[in-house]
Amino acid sequence: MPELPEVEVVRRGLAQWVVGREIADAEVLHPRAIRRHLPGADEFAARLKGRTVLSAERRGKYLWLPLSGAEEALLAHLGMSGQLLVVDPQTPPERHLRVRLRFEDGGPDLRFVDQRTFGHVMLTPLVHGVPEPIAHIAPDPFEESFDEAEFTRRLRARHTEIKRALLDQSLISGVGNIYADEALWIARLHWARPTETLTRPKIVELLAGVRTVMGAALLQGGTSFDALYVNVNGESGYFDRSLEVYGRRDLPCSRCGTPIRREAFMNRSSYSCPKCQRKPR
DNA sequence: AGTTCAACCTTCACGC
DNA sequence: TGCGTGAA
DNA sequence: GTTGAAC
Repeated sequence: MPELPEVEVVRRGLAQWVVGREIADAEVLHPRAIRRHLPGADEFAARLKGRTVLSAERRGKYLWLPLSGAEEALLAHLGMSGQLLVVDPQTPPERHLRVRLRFEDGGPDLRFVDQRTFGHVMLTPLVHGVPEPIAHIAPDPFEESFDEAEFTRRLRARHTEIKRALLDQSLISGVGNIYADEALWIARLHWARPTETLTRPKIVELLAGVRTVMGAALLQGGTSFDALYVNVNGESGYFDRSLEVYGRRDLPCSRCGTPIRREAFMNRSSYSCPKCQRKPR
Protein backbone atom coordinates (compact mmCIF):
# COMPACT_ATOMS: atom_id res chain seq x y z
CA MET A 1 0.00 0.00 0.00
CA PRO A 2 1.26 3.48 -0.87
CA GLU A 3 2.26 5.80 1.95
CA LEU A 4 0.93 9.27 2.67
CA PRO A 5 0.47 11.83 1.39
CA GLU A 6 -0.99 10.50 -1.84
CA VAL A 7 -3.58 13.26 -1.81
CA GLU A 8 -0.89 15.78 -2.47
CA VAL A 9 -0.17 14.10 -5.77
CA VAL A 10 -3.67 14.80 -6.92
CA ARG A 11 -3.72 18.26 -5.49
CA ARG A 12 -0.34 19.19 -6.85
CA GLY A 13 -1.36 17.74 -10.16
CA LEU A 14 -4.20 20.21 -10.28
CA ALA A 15 -2.30 23.11 -8.80
CA GLN A 16 0.68 22.66 -11.03
CA TRP A 17 -1.32 22.98 -14.18
CA VAL A 18 -4.19 25.21 -13.20
CA VAL A 19 -3.23 27.80 -10.63
CA GLY A 20 -2.65 31.34 -11.87
CA ARG A 21 -4.17 30.64 -15.25
CA GLU A 22 -6.80 32.77 -16.94
CA ILE A 23 -9.85 31.02 -18.29
CA ALA A 24 -10.32 31.78 -21.99
CA ASP A 25 -13.49 29.87 -22.58
CA ALA A 26 -15.91 27.50 -20.90
CA GLU A 27 -17.94 25.08 -22.93
CA VAL A 28 -20.85 23.04 -21.56
CA LEU A 29 -21.48 19.89 -23.56
CA HIS A 30 -24.16 18.40 -21.36
CA PRO A 31 -26.87 20.53 -19.68
CA ARG A 32 -27.09 18.34 -16.58
CA ALA A 33 -23.38 18.72 -15.88
CA ILE A 34 -24.07 22.17 -14.42
CA ARG A 35 -27.50 21.54 -12.94
CA ARG A 36 -28.48 23.52 -9.87
CA HIS A 37 -27.59 27.04 -8.73
CA LEU A 38 -27.29 28.53 -12.20
CA PRO A 39 -29.69 29.70 -14.88
CA GLY A 40 -27.95 27.91 -17.71
CA ALA A 41 -24.90 27.01 -19.71
CA ASP A 42 -24.52 30.41 -21.35
CA GLU A 43 -24.35 32.35 -18.12
CA PHE A 44 -22.08 29.75 -16.59
CA ALA A 45 -19.62 30.16 -19.45
CA ALA A 46 -19.90 33.94 -19.44
CA ARG A 47 -19.17 34.21 -15.73
CA LEU A 48 -16.08 32.02 -15.97
CA LYS A 49 -14.49 33.76 -18.93
CA GLY A 50 -11.56 36.00 -17.96
CA ARG A 51 -11.39 34.75 -14.36
CA THR A 52 -8.11 33.48 -12.97
CA VAL A 53 -7.80 30.24 -11.05
CA LEU A 54 -6.17 30.96 -7.68
CA SER A 55 -5.68 27.53 -6.13
CA ALA A 56 -6.99 23.98 -5.98
CA GLU A 57 -8.65 22.33 -3.00
CA ARG A 58 -10.20 18.97 -2.29
CA ARG A 59 -12.74 17.61 0.18
CA GLY A 60 -13.88 14.04 -0.21
CA LYS A 61 -15.34 13.70 -3.68
CA TYR A 62 -15.31 17.43 -4.25
CA LEU A 63 -12.65 19.54 -5.90
CA TRP A 64 -12.82 23.31 -6.08
CA LEU A 65 -10.87 26.11 -7.67
CA PRO A 66 -11.13 29.55 -6.01
CA LEU A 67 -11.35 32.24 -8.69
CA SER A 68 -10.18 35.83 -8.95
CA GLY A 69 -12.66 38.65 -8.62
CA ALA A 70 -15.35 37.75 -6.11
CA GLU A 71 -15.28 35.20 -3.32
CA GLU A 72 -16.27 32.46 -5.70
CA ALA A 73 -15.04 29.06 -6.76
CA LEU A 74 -15.59 26.55 -9.50
CA LEU A 75 -16.81 23.47 -7.63
CA ALA A 76 -16.72 19.99 -9.10
CA HIS A 77 -18.55 17.10 -7.50
CA LEU A 78 -17.14 13.90 -8.94
CA GLY A 79 -19.87 11.57 -7.75
CA MET A 80 -19.11 7.97 -8.59
CA SER A 81 -17.94 8.24 -12.17
CA GLY A 82 -16.85 11.85 -12.54
CA GLN A 83 -13.31 12.98 -13.25
CA LEU A 84 -11.60 16.33 -13.52
CA LEU A 85 -8.91 15.90 -16.14
CA VAL A 86 -6.01 18.10 -17.18
CA VAL A 87 -5.33 17.32 -20.82
CA ASP A 88 -3.61 18.79 -23.86
CA PRO A 89 -6.09 20.97 -25.81
CA GLN A 90 -5.32 18.95 -28.94
CA THR A 91 -6.65 15.79 -27.34
CA PRO A 92 -9.91 14.68 -29.01
CA PRO A 93 -13.01 15.11 -26.83
CA GLU A 94 -13.56 12.27 -24.39
CA ARG A 95 -16.66 10.18 -24.93
CA HIS A 96 -18.30 11.56 -21.81
CA LEU A 97 -16.87 15.05 -21.86
CA ARG A 98 -19.38 17.34 -20.09
CA VAL A 99 -17.58 20.62 -19.45
CA ARG A 100 -14.44 21.95 -21.06
CA LEU A 101 -12.33 24.90 -19.89
CA ARG A 102 -9.75 26.44 -22.18
CA PHE A 103 -7.04 28.79 -20.94
CA GLU A 104 -5.49 31.95 -22.34
CA ASP A 105 -2.01 30.47 -22.17
CA GLY A 106 -2.99 27.81 -24.67
CA GLY A 107 -1.91 25.15 -22.18
CA PRO A 108 -3.77 22.05 -21.10
CA ASP A 109 -7.56 22.11 -20.79
CA LEU A 110 -9.42 21.36 -17.62
CA ARG A 111 -12.09 18.84 -18.55
CA PHE A 112 -14.97 17.44 -16.54
CA VAL A 113 -15.76 13.96 -17.76
CA ASP A 114 -18.61 11.96 -16.25
CA GLN A 115 -20.22 8.87 -17.65
CA ARG A 116 -23.24 8.76 -15.38
CA THR A 117 -24.04 12.47 -14.93
CA PHE A 118 -24.28 12.02 -11.17
CA GLY A 119 -21.52 14.54 -10.72
CA HIS A 120 -21.57 18.18 -11.79
CA VAL A 121 -19.68 21.43 -11.74
CA MET A 122 -20.95 24.78 -10.56
CA LEU A 123 -19.92 28.33 -9.79
CA THR A 124 -20.54 29.06 -6.15
CA PRO A 125 -19.71 31.54 -3.37
CA LEU A 126 -17.07 30.71 -0.78
CA VAL A 127 -17.92 30.93 2.91
CA HIS A 128 -14.90 30.69 5.20
CA GLY A 129 -12.93 29.38 2.24
CA VAL A 130 -15.36 26.53 1.52
CA PRO A 131 -17.98 26.42 -1.25
CA GLU A 132 -21.39 27.16 0.18
CA PRO A 133 -23.12 23.99 -1.10
CA ILE A 134 -20.65 21.77 0.76
CA ALA A 135 -20.46 23.77 3.98
CA HIS A 136 -22.22 20.91 5.77
CA ILE A 137 -19.69 18.32 4.54
CA ALA A 138 -17.15 17.38 7.19
CA PRO A 139 -13.44 17.42 6.34
CA ASP A 140 -11.96 14.21 4.98
CA PRO A 141 -9.14 12.46 6.87
CA PHE A 142 -6.47 13.94 4.62
CA GLU A 143 -7.39 17.54 5.26
CA GLU A 144 -5.40 19.63 7.72
CA SER A 145 -8.61 20.70 9.38
CA PHE A 146 -9.53 17.10 10.13
CA ASP A 147 -9.39 16.81 13.92
CA GLU A 148 -9.00 13.24 15.11
CA ALA A 149 -9.96 13.97 18.70
CA GLU A 150 -13.04 15.85 17.56
CA PHE A 151 -13.98 13.05 15.19
CA THR A 152 -13.60 10.47 17.99
CA ARG A 153 -15.79 12.49 20.32
CA ARG A 154 -18.54 12.99 17.75
CA LEU A 155 -18.37 9.39 16.57
CA ARG A 156 -18.94 7.96 20.03
CA ALA A 157 -21.73 10.41 20.72
CA ARG A 158 -23.59 9.06 17.70
CA HIS A 159 -24.87 5.78 19.17
CA THR A 160 -25.15 4.15 15.79
CA GLU A 161 -23.46 1.42 13.78
CA ILE A 162 -19.90 2.12 12.66
CA LYS A 163 -20.48 1.74 8.93
CA ARG A 164 -23.49 4.04 9.07
CA ALA A 165 -21.27 6.62 10.76
CA LEU A 166 -18.50 6.23 8.19
CA LEU A 167 -20.96 6.93 5.38
CA ASP A 168 -22.32 10.03 7.11
CA GLN A 169 -20.84 12.98 5.24
CA SER A 170 -21.50 15.38 8.08
CA LEU A 171 -19.17 13.37 10.32
CA ILE A 172 -16.42 12.38 7.91
CA SER A 173 -16.24 12.78 4.13
CA GLY A 174 -14.61 10.90 1.31
CA VAL A 175 -15.69 7.48 2.57
CA GLY A 176 -18.07 5.68 0.25
CA ASN A 177 -19.46 2.16 0.39
CA ILE A 178 -16.37 0.49 -1.03
CA TYR A 179 -13.88 2.43 1.07
CA ALA A 180 -15.94 1.77 4.21
CA ASP A 181 -15.91 -2.00 3.68
CA GLU A 182 -12.18 -2.00 2.99
CA ALA A 183 -11.32 0.16 6.02
CA LEU A 184 -13.48 -1.97 8.32
CA TRP A 185 -11.69 -5.09 7.11
CA ILE A 186 -8.30 -3.53 7.78
CA ALA A 187 -9.38 -2.58 11.31
CA ARG A 188 -11.07 -5.99 11.84
CA LEU A 189 -14.40 -4.36 12.62
CA HIS A 190 -17.90 -5.62 11.85
CA TRP A 191 -20.13 -3.03 10.17
CA ALA A 192 -22.75 -3.26 12.93
CA ARG A 193 -20.35 -2.49 15.77
CA PRO A 194 -21.92 0.21 17.98
CA THR A 195 -19.81 3.36 17.79
CA GLU A 196 -19.94 4.02 21.53
CA THR A 197 -18.12 0.73 22.23
CA LEU A 198 -15.10 1.65 20.12
CA THR A 199 -11.90 2.34 22.01
CA ARG A 200 -9.70 5.26 21.11
CA PRO A 201 -6.92 3.00 19.68
CA LYS A 202 -9.48 1.15 17.57
CA ILE A 203 -10.71 4.40 16.09
CA VAL A 204 -7.14 5.40 15.32
CA GLU A 205 -6.69 2.04 13.59
CA LEU A 206 -9.88 2.53 11.62
CA LEU A 207 -8.86 6.00 10.47
CA ALA A 208 -5.51 4.61 9.37
CA GLY A 209 -7.44 2.05 7.33
CA VAL A 210 -9.59 4.78 5.80
CA ARG A 211 -6.49 6.75 4.82
CA THR A 212 -4.83 3.70 3.32
CA VAL A 213 -7.83 2.89 1.14
CA MET A 214 -8.64 6.48 0.26
CA GLY A 215 -5.01 7.26 -0.51
CA ALA A 216 -4.72 4.30 -2.84
CA ALA A 217 -7.89 5.36 -4.63
CA LEU A 218 -6.78 8.98 -4.91
CA LEU A 219 -3.52 7.82 -6.44
CA GLN A 220 -5.53 6.22 -9.16
CA GLY A 221 -7.55 9.34 -9.78
CA GLY A 222 -10.41 8.96 -7.34
CA THR A 223 -13.28 6.78 -8.38
CA SER A 224 -11.99 3.88 -10.38
CA PHE A 225 -13.94 0.72 -10.12
CA ASP A 226 -14.77 -0.49 -13.59
CA ALA A 227 -12.15 -0.68 -16.28
CA LEU A 228 -14.07 2.04 -18.09
CA TYR A 229 -13.45 4.52 -15.30
CA VAL A 230 -10.07 6.08 -15.94
CA ASN A 231 -7.77 8.14 -13.76
CA VAL A 232 -6.10 11.50 -14.27
CA ASN A 233 -3.60 9.92 -16.63
CA GLY A 234 -6.38 8.45 -18.67
CA GLU A 235 -5.39 4.99 -17.55
CA SER A 236 -7.59 2.48 -15.86
CA GLY A 237 -7.05 1.85 -12.20
CA TYR A 238 -8.74 -1.48 -12.63
CA PHE A 239 -5.74 -3.77 -12.80
CA ASP A 240 -3.57 -2.43 -10.04
CA ARG A 241 -6.51 -1.97 -7.73
CA SER A 242 -6.21 -4.07 -4.63
CA LEU A 243 -9.53 -4.61 -2.91
CA GLU A 244 -9.50 -7.04 -0.02
CA VAL A 245 -13.21 -7.64 0.47
CA TYR A 246 -15.38 -5.55 -1.84
CA GLY A 247 -16.85 -7.64 -4.65
CA ARG A 248 -15.01 -10.74 -3.42
CA ARG A 249 -17.92 -12.86 -2.27
CA ASP A 250 -16.90 -16.46 -1.52
CA LEU A 251 -13.26 -15.70 -2.29
CA PRO A 252 -10.77 -16.39 0.53
CA CYS A 253 -9.85 -13.63 2.98
CA SER A 254 -6.19 -12.77 2.39
CA ARG A 255 -5.57 -12.85 6.16
CA CYS A 256 -7.25 -16.06 7.24
CA GLY A 257 -8.59 -17.83 4.15
CA THR A 258 -12.21 -17.72 5.27
CA PRO A 259 -14.63 -17.06 2.37
CA ILE A 260 -15.73 -13.43 2.21
CA ARG A 261 -19.45 -12.89 2.82
CA ARG A 262 -21.83 -10.49 1.18
CA GLU A 263 -24.73 -8.94 3.05
CA ALA A 264 -27.42 -6.46 2.11
CA PHE A 265 -27.10 -3.34 4.21
CA MET A 266 -28.50 0.14 3.74
CA ASN A 267 -29.83 -0.78 0.33
CA ARG A 268 -26.39 -1.75 -0.95
CA SER A 269 -23.79 -4.49 -0.71
CA SER A 270 -21.58 -5.05 2.28
CA TYR A 271 -18.62 -7.39 2.16
CA SER A 272 -16.66 -8.66 5.14
CA CYS A 273 -14.70 -11.58 6.54
CA PRO A 274 -16.86 -13.66 8.93
CA LYS A 275 -13.83 -14.63 11.00
CA CYS A 276 -11.76 -11.43 11.11
CA GLN A 277 -14.82 -9.24 11.57
CA ARG A 278 -16.98 -10.85 14.24
CA LYS A 279 -20.51 -9.63 14.57
CA PRO A 280 -21.01 -7.85 17.92
CA ARG A 281 -23.41 -9.59 20.35
C1' DA B 1 -36.58 10.80 14.47
C1' DG B 2 -34.66 7.04 12.31
C1' DT B 3 -34.39 4.23 8.58
C1' DT B 4 -35.33 2.38 3.97
C1' DC B 5 -35.80 3.10 -0.69
C1' DA B 6 -36.21 4.98 -5.33
C1' DA B 7 -34.48 8.34 -8.39
C1' DC B 8 -30.84 10.74 -10.73
C1' DC B 9 -28.02 8.56 -15.67
C1' DT B 10 -25.06 5.73 -18.92
C1' DT B 11 -22.73 1.72 -19.87
C1' DC B 12 -21.45 -3.00 -19.63
C1' DA B 13 -21.50 -7.99 -18.18
C1' DC B 14 -24.43 -11.65 -17.86
C1' DG B 15 -27.90 -15.25 -19.03
C1' DC B 16 -31.31 -16.87 -22.14
C1' DT C 1 -27.36 -11.61 -32.51
C1' DG C 2 -30.23 -9.52 -29.44
C1' DC C 3 -32.97 -8.47 -25.53
C1' DG C 4 -33.86 -7.96 -20.66
C1' DT C 5 -31.70 -7.66 -16.08
C1' DG C 6 -28.58 -6.28 -12.52
C1' DA C 7 -24.86 -3.78 -11.09
C1' DA C 8 -21.34 0.02 -11.15
C1' DG D 1 -22.66 9.23 -4.23
C1' DT D 2 -26.41 12.27 -2.86
C1' DT D 3 -31.06 13.73 -2.24
C1' DG D 4 -35.59 13.68 -0.82
C1' DA D 5 -39.87 11.01 -0.26
C1' DA D 6 -42.12 7.28 2.17
C1' DC D 7 -42.71 4.13 5.92
